[in-house]
Amino acid sequence: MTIKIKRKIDTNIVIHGDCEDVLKNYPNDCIDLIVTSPPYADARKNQYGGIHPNNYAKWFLPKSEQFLRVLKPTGTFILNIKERVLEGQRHTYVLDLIIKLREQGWLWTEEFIWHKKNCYPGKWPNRFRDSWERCLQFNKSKSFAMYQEAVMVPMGNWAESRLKKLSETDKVRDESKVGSGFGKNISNWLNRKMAYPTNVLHFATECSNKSHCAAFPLDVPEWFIKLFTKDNNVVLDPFLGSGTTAVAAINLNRQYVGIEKNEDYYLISQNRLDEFTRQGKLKWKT
Amino acid sequence: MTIKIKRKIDTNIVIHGDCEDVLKNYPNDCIDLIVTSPPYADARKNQYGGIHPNNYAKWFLPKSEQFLRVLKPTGTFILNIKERVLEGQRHTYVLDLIIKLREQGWLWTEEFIWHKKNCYPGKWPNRFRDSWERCLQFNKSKSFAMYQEAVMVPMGNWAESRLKKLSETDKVRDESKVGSGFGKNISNWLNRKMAYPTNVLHFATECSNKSHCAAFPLDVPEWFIKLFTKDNNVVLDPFLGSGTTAVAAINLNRQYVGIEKNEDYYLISQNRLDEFTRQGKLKWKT
DNA sequence: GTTCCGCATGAATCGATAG
DNA sequence: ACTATCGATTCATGCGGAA
Repeated sequence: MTIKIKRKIDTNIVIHGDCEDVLKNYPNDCIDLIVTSPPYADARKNQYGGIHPNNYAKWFLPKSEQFLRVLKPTGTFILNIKERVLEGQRHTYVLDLIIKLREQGWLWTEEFIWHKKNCYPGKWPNRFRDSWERCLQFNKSKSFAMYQEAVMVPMGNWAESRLKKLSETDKVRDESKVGSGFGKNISNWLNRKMAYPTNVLHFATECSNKSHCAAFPLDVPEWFIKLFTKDNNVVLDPFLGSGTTAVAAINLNRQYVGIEKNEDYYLISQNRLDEFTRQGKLKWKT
Repeated sequence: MTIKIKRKIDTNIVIHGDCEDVLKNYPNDCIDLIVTSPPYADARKNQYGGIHPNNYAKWFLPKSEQFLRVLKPTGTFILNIKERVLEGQRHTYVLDLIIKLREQGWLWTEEFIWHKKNCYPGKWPNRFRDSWERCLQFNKSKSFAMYQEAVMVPMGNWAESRLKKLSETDKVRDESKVGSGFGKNISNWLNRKMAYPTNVLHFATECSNKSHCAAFPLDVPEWFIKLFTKDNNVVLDPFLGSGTTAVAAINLNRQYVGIEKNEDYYLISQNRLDEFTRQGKLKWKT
């Protein structure tokens, strides 16, 4: 079967199929951002056939090859993943995957930490609760789009008092050029109430809705969509799951393309997005 | 030169030398915990000869082979490290090192995240500030010693003091987040007495003292020493630096062995520990 | 004794310029 | 082309002195 490659892709749709196959019919350089939380190794065994950790990179790489092709040169690929414990150890399949993705042509730009403020309870004799996940940032080129202002956070109010009176420190440091001099441009700080965030994200996991307890909460895709796209850009989630990325995209006035292989999840996300549309783009909580 | 291998090792000393050479004269299975923050690749070029990222594992593995030998079967090895940016990318030498340490015989039990609450400032067009480091846990066997109760946080006290000392930044940021904030969790804590921590550690870097500005603050080694050792156990830091691990060990009534190759750092830690002893084991800040 | 406020400084990174 | 140096950017924390 030969499917003609379209120049203009359809957006705001959920596609039922394997992302590798589906994306082969997509043109190059048509996606602004890929945000996804793929099935973790050995997890969701029923739905995805249970990829064994040892085979994870082998399973993933043909798909990421398509991601690399359909992503725009200025685009970004965010991979939310965390290795599990196998026989008392953290498995190295994620590390292996990072190394192989670089060999595939991706730039490994950054590793964000998603700190899960309310992680699952539990107790083990030789291990504490796991309250973080990796959000790996990959790019096609060094000059990718990034809109830092969109994710600024409220700043501590120390700046106000500092600005009341230009401190001697700033002047001295400026003059003496000790180390990495501070206080060069005090004027930049005037009227500033917001600060840039760091590469550690503090989001709580939300599980209020039973039917689709999200793999990641709305906050996570929203944060990355705000940071790496503008209005009307196209966001792809090749492992859509229950549709969280699509909801985040709609909330932020971006276009989405969702792909989901598993029929149950496909139907869930379909329903969720239908319901969402019926409600007229009301803000949706997870 | 042949040095006779002693059965009983000297403790509470700082040794000037390369840890690989020094440890070759140590017997097997004599150390309860190794906590260290080695020189990062390409950092401290003057002191350590500037290990290039590409050669990092090669440089490290002969040393870790000795660590593996001198560590007790129930012991733990904590490696604090973080890769830097090279040509716009995170380098993979740490990932490579983890994989190779496993091949060397170590079990990679856990990866703790040290969230640095006050990270270095700065602004770049394509990157946020780096506010976390890896604390990698390696073991010789699955049945290692772990004293979880030692790092439990009293719920009531913790909540109170946390609330009292809650920084303005935390308040402002948490208030701005509906549902995922601090207030939600407080109610849960009030009903409990003690809580186990997670694998995300929140410590600030302290550098108020100029003369011996520690690579990591006292909090980090203290936390791991409490978690993985008992009174009088032996803690080794093969890259002692300014001596922070030794100070932490003394504070907690553990024995220490510190090794430092660089003469300047060796002298600094010597002075620091001498001064500490003269003061009669008073609690020492950084 | 508290509380408040000013101050120093930190495992940084990027891009331009110079050798 | 490739490396080395330099300037610019910028936020949270704990300490110490002052109120």
